[in-house]
Amino acid sequence: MATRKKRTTTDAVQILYRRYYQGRPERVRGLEEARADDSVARKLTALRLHAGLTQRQLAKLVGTTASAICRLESADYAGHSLAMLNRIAIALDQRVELRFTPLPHGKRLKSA
Amino acid sequence: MATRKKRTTTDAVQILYRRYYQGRPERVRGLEEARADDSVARKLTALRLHAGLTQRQLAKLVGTTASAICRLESADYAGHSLAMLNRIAIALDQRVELRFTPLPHGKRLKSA
DNA sequence: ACCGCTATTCGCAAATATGAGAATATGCCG
DNA sequence: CGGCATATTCTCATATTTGCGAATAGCGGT
Repeated sequence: MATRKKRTTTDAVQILYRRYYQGRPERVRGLEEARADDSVARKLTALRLHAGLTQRQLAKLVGTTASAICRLESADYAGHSLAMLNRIAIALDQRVELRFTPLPHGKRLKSA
Repeated sequence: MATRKKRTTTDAVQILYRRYYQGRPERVRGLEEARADDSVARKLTALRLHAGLTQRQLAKLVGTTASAICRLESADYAGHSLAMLNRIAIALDQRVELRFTPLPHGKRLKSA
């Protein structure tokens, strides 16, 4: 890779990628393994950026629109459906894994 | 615990538990750690039974009805929402963990 | 057989997510 | 500055899930 090949559509995406991950090892680390205990929104954003896609591009792959993707990636959004998450995962060659883990004894709801 | 104390409401639940797990070590194992790569429906059923609850009891904890729980535990149901899964998890003193794992190179959608 | 409890399934109203397009920011680069 | 691409937010119609009650079926014990 010598003379800045051809400026493809991923150009702007790389800008975004640099803007977020350039020189932030801990962020990159949390990206490589998408298994951080992060919020769903952040997981989705990380997944998309890691794939080098814009919201619009991912939307086309998933079969929806950019605004929908934006909604899902919004932090204050809790209305995700497994169906949609699966569609996104498939479009990104991933699998959705769901796991229930017991809560530490400190913050239980009731003793029983 | 000597003389079969008092026959509480959990009596019938224990029957169900026996019916499903009696003498099936692998099922019990998959129950202890709820982290098997099972379908969501089976995970929910296992979680509920492990907590020693009927669908009705769980429904009351969650704030819904038994039929709704039954729907969620039905195998041919793919309309789960993270909101509902979280409600159930909280009622059962659990946490929902979502993870995206890359698909093996064999069964990709497209090369890019 | 009956009774009690469970699970499953049906129907419908209400709440919510999605699909879609347009309008408004924000940031980057020439 | 002026394009250009992105991300975000808004509004609407449609699709889907949820809430709830009732009706049915299955199973176990008396």
